[in-house]
Amino acid sequence: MRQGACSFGLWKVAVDYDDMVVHRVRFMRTAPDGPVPIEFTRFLAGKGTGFAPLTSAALGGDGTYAEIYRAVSRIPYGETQSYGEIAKAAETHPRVVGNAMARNPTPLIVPCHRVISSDGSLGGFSPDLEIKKSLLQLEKSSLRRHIS
DNA sequence: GACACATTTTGGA
DNA sequence: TCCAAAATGTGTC
Repeated sequence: MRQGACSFGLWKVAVDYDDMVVHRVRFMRTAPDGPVPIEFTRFLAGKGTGFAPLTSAALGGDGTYAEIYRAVSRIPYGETQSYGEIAKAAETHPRVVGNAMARNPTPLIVPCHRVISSDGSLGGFSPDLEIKKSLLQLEKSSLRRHIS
């Protein structure tokens, strides 16, 4: 198991990973520097649209949470889906989706920032909604630049 | 074992 | 049209 951290705006992204499997991703104010997979630095720089071939430990296994995480990871880069949409895809209920996102062990890999409320508002995010806003903005501007 | 959650939907006033 | 309550699965205390 290797650990590393890189910067994203005012925040540090701490990554616990093992070869191609990411076990945990956390947002922290401060973190010891260390190597992270190139996919992370590329994505956070707006130069990558995904984390392949990296995978998340949360995507494996079975059970409702794994279903939800897989459904969320299917959301295309730069797009968003509501909690209700995810709930339908995972054959569960929106309340459970919210809980799964709150307990998400690997944000970014499982793009929980692309999950928003049904009325178009952002919903919530831990530890700071600002991160969610920044990520969506990053993807949107990066996507637009890619098209043009 | 009870309770807290990053929601959504429906029914009644 | 707006407000209140129910549905529901998992992790923590």
